[in-house]
Amino acid sequence: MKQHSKTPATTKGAKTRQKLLNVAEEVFGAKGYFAASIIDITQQANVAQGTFYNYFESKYEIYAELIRQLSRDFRIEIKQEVAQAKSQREALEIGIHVFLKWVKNHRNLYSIVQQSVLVDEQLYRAYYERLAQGYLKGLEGAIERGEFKNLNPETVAYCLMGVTSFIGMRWVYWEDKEVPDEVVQDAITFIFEGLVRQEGKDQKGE
Amino acid sequence: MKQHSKTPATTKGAKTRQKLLNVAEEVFGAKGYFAASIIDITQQANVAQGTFYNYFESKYEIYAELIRQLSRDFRIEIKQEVAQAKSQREALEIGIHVFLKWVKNHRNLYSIVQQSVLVDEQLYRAYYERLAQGYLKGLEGAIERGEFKNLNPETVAYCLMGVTSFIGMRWVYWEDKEVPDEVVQDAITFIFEGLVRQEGKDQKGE
Amino acid sequence: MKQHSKTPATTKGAKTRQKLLNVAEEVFGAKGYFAASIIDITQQANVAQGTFYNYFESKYEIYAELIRQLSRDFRIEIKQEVAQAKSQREALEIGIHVFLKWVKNHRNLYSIVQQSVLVDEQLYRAYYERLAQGYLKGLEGAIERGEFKNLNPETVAYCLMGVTSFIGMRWVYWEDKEVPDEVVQDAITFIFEGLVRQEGKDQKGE
Amino acid sequence: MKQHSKTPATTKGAKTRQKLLNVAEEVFGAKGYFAASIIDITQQANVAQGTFYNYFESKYEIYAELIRQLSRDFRIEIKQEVAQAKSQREALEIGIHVFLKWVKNHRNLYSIVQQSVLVDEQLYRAYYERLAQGYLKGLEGAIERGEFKNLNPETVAYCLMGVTSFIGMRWVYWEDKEVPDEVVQDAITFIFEGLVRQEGKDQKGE
DNA sequence: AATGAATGAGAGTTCATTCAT
DNA sequence: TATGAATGAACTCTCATTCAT
Repeated sequence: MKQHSKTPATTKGAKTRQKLLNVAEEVFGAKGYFAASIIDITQQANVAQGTFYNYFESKYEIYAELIRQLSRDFRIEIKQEVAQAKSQREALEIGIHVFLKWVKNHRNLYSIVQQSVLVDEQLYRAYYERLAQGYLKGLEGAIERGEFKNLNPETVAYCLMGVTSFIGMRWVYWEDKEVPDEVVQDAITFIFEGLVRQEGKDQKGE
Repeated sequence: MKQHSKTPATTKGAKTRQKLLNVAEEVFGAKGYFAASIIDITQQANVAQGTFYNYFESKYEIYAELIRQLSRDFRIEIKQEVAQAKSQREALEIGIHVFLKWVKNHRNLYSIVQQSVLVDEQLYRAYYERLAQGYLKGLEGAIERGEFKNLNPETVAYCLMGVTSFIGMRWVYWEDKEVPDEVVQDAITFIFEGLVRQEGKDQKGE
Repeated sequence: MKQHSKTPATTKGAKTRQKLLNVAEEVFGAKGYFAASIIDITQQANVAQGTFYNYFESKYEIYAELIRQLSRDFRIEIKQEVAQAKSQREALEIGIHVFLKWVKNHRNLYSIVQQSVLVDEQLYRAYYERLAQGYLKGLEGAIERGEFKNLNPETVAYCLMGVTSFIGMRWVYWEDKEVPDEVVQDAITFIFEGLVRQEGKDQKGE
Repeated sequence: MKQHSKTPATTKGAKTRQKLLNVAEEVFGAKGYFAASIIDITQQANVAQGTFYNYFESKYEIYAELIRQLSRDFRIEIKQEVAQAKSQREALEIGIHVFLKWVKNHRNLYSIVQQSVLVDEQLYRAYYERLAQGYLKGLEGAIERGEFKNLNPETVAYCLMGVTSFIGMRWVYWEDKEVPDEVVQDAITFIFEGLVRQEGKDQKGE
């Protein structure tokens, strides 16, 4: 894989590089990609401006690196947690919880991903396409098994991402809270059972 | 309401102002708020740079004005189309179709809304809160009537916006196509019936 | 012809642009292209840095413009002066005098041309090729008429440019004097009669 | 003579120093003094940036050292070759051939000398003054003997350097070829016999 | 002798905005 | 109303050089 940013040769260098990445996460999260300047980053990291360019080729590069890291870390975590699920439904439920918890703990990174729409559309698209990819296999299996309805898996994947994304935005990102349990519960019901009241089924709150 | 942009006194002035708005829609849509410059706008509108400031106080103001226009127009259109629906389910279905058609015809404006995350979070938030507001009444009614499940209406509103938003992004915005009929159908099924296969119900494709 | 630099729309603008060009001539002449900065130019011209970019796209552009002006002006002057010559020999002699006088009056521009070797080889080459071109016709005629020896005209053109260039460099550029009359005379003898003493001819100084 | 660059103490050091010089020759030749960076040199020489400053005090120093080497080597070679000449005319002819061959084999160094106009005028001037010096003695002798016309020797020296320099530039440097034999022949005729056709002499090509 | 991380001044350039006409 | 010249702060990025190891 092409190495996009310059690799440090010593541990001291690696430390500096990581410090820059950490600071960049904060700065991009707080100010946004365009309002954030290299000066913001280097000052907060207590290094000279030139030092930045020892480790990253440009403002864009450190940003892309951040997204790459984030995307990777998140997908690894999801995979681990979901592994133990007994049904696809359970898998998705776990996924939703992990996602919302993760957003809560990485507000900055979440915002950074959203920003990429403006920074580099490709980056943004790749992020979601990869995520969608992660859903497909499981969905197909569940459909074949008769666990889920026979809907186009890709459509479903985008529906799922849309729901979780907006819920996360509304409660975690805007309010900086955990998503209330009832909200999660209702979203899950929405996803699996749909909006319409079904005859002959006990309905919550009745 | 505070008047954010300067009102023209003559019809000639009004014309110039509108030309600037039209051009700005294109330019912001194509380049994004930050990459777009006032020069881009004035040049494409065939006016001098100074002229811009006769009608707008700043780059931000013309952008905000654009969003305001867009938000208003869209909500008016939705309201009209939805008025004739006989059930809440029908109302939502119509809403989805209108939204997707609308996105298709206003790619630039859709992109402009998305950009507001970075330009001014308040703008972005206000846009969706208002939209959510529009859903609440109808949802509450449908729940009371027993048409819909008893779920928190706000949660449902964000679920709905999430689904339509992501479907629109995936097919209209990324591919610049109309959303295929099957996709719309599956999304609608997802929304109303949920993912899980229900015993004793005929399933599509079986 | 492609317009390389932005043309001013008002006389005020034209004045500013010309002031920048004049200052640039001095600055490039004194410091050299690379050591000279846009700040040097704008400060000395008493305008803001941004103003520079209203009239020139880059440091390179103003430099190239300078060379273009110079090349054009010089060739026009030469042509006028040479027109009245009765023989090709006389034409060349006039050309030499005009060139040396011209260098004396435009030390900066002379230096600026020389610099182009490093700034942009093409510019440099084009300058001399054009100059050589100017010699060819006259030389060919003189050869046909039997006035000059039958030597390759292009070779002769480069010999002539070499001689005048180095004489100009040695006396005008390095010493900032006019070239002494004896030097010009000897150079002319060198060019037309050559170095070798010819039998049966009266030699100067004998 | 002041020692401008730091002398290595070990043979390993001497090797490193020479490697840097060799690389610098290439880099300065290819990119020019200003566009070339120390990083370019050290990277291509496979040493760390700091190593450079163990052997040279600055970018300027390595450049000056290069010119010194070049100037020395060239004058030595000329002297050797010219030694066997039987007349001053023959000496000059040999000199011309040696110069042109030398330029062909050291394109980079030739370019490096030319660059010095911008890097350090003194360096440039010294180079040509020294070269001129080398001509004077021989020219004076030939004039006294009556072999050459009684022209100011310094003027002649600059005429000769001008001719060879421009011929070298035109054919070797620009075209990267050897100078064609006819061109050399014509240049030699120009130098010794001059441009004007002489009565009672056989003319080439008639 | 060699490394490579760190520096920081300074470069060219952009652009939202102001203002005289 | 319209112009476009002028501004100057801010930005990203480069690079010769220093220095601790």
